[in-house]
Amino acid sequence: MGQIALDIHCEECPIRHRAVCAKCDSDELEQLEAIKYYRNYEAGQSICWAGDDMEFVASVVSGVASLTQTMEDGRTQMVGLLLPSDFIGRPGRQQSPYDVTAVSDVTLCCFRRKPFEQLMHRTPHVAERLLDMTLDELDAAREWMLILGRKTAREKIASLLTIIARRESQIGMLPLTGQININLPLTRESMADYLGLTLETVSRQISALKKDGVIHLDGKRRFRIEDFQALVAETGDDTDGGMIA
Amino acid sequence: MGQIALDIHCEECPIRHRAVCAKCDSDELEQLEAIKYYRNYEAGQSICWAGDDMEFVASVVSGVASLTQTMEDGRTQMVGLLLPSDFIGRPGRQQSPYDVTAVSDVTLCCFRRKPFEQLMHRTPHVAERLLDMTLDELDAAREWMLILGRKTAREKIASLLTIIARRESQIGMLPLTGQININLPLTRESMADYLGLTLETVSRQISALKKDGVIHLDGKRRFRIEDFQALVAETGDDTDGGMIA
DNA sequence: CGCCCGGTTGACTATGGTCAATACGTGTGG
DNA sequence: CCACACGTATTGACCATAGTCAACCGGGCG
Repeated sequence: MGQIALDIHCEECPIRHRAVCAKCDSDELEQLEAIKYYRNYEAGQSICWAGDDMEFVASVVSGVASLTQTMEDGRTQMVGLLLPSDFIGRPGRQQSPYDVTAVSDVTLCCFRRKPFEQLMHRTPHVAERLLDMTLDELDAAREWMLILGRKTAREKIASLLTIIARRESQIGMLPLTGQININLPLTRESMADYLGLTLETVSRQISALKKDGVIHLDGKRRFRIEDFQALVAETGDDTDGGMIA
Repeated sequence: MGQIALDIHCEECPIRHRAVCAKCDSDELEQLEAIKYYRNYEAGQSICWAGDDMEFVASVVSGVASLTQTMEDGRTQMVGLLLPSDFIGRPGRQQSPYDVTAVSDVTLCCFRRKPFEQLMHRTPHVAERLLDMTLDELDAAREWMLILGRKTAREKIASLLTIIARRESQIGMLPLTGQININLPLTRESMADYLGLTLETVSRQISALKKDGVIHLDGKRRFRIEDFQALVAETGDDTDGGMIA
């Protein structure tokens, strides 16, 4: 369950400027550096089960993880998709209310909970950044509520793809014009769990969008978008770029 | 749009121990007191439209407000139900991405945004409390994602009622046993907007729950629950009280 | 009195779910 | 090298849940 990796120096960390540590000065960074450690998970591995004690909080350094809730009878809903720089865990609470799973191979930058909480009290920059990130996540969750509550299956698929495309372009500093490639390391079933659909419906709607020329597939988990605006038009959202996330 | 009300002293404020100011000592409270002002809205009034500049952030003192998103074609999704002590607005952002509406008559305790943000930098207790509240809201939003994505219409109605019952019992320090009365100042349409249903389906499912003796109505907006566990059983959630919110 | 708003109920429909058969790709073992 | 199995994805036929459209109810207010 996650062996220790070679240490990366914070200064050259790929998520240095987007993660909880984004606002830290070099002094604060040193304090974080002192208590951090890396952990790796293989695709499919569980990082934490709902109800488990979590002895650490962490940032996703690379890979994709998911937060999911499961009902007694097995229905599951994904409630968060954690991409690099996203934060896992909640200061002040030892148990995770969600299953956290590595969707692809994942590297985490972990901090034991207690030292991290103490450090948060001392260094307002960490708390500030965490508040900002949490507010962003809240916005994302609310955008997702609209998708789950009011969008059609086709709109849901299109929305998922645009959201991932936007996040990938942000991280990689790429433009959202011309041909876009989206790497989506989710199975059809995971997409269904995220979108509140069945995997059959996901498959059908992807086929339909493909038939209509809105998207193209390179393999099963790689999407090619020739015309991003055409995809956005399928989401049901305002076309005029006035987006939240 | 909201006349000034008589001032309440923070010390005797009904939400003193649950709102953003909960962790403040008397010194910090004085600083807040200096920049606060009250504002009233009538049921149905808009507090703020999506995209508007918000010159203030605020705590709900009394009444119920809603956050909603609307799509171009008119489909709307409620993404938050703000009860007393809940916080409106986001420090560091001047525009609200959501419509904020007074569902019942509402009193807000407002702070102009700039002074509040400065105060947040000086008084970590406010920032800490806001982080806690935001994390709670994020949990609530994620619980709602499960409801929207995976629950049946009947389960959705039951879930809404249990959530409101839990919040009302928390605020009023009442037990969740014996006969419970729920005041839900929402129209059928607002419930539908919250639950991702149509108002007809809401009406039908409420009728069905009533016919089955799970709930009783005192008028249209007042529910009486004889057996809370029976209602919880209709939500599809774990029965064993291991709840998140 | 009559209108309007919110709510209920009914008949019909459509979207997406269920169940099942089939395809595809990759790794394993004969 | 091929055969097979397993996990993942696609597609089809049928069905159920919730949406649509419409009629009607009842209370409050001008």
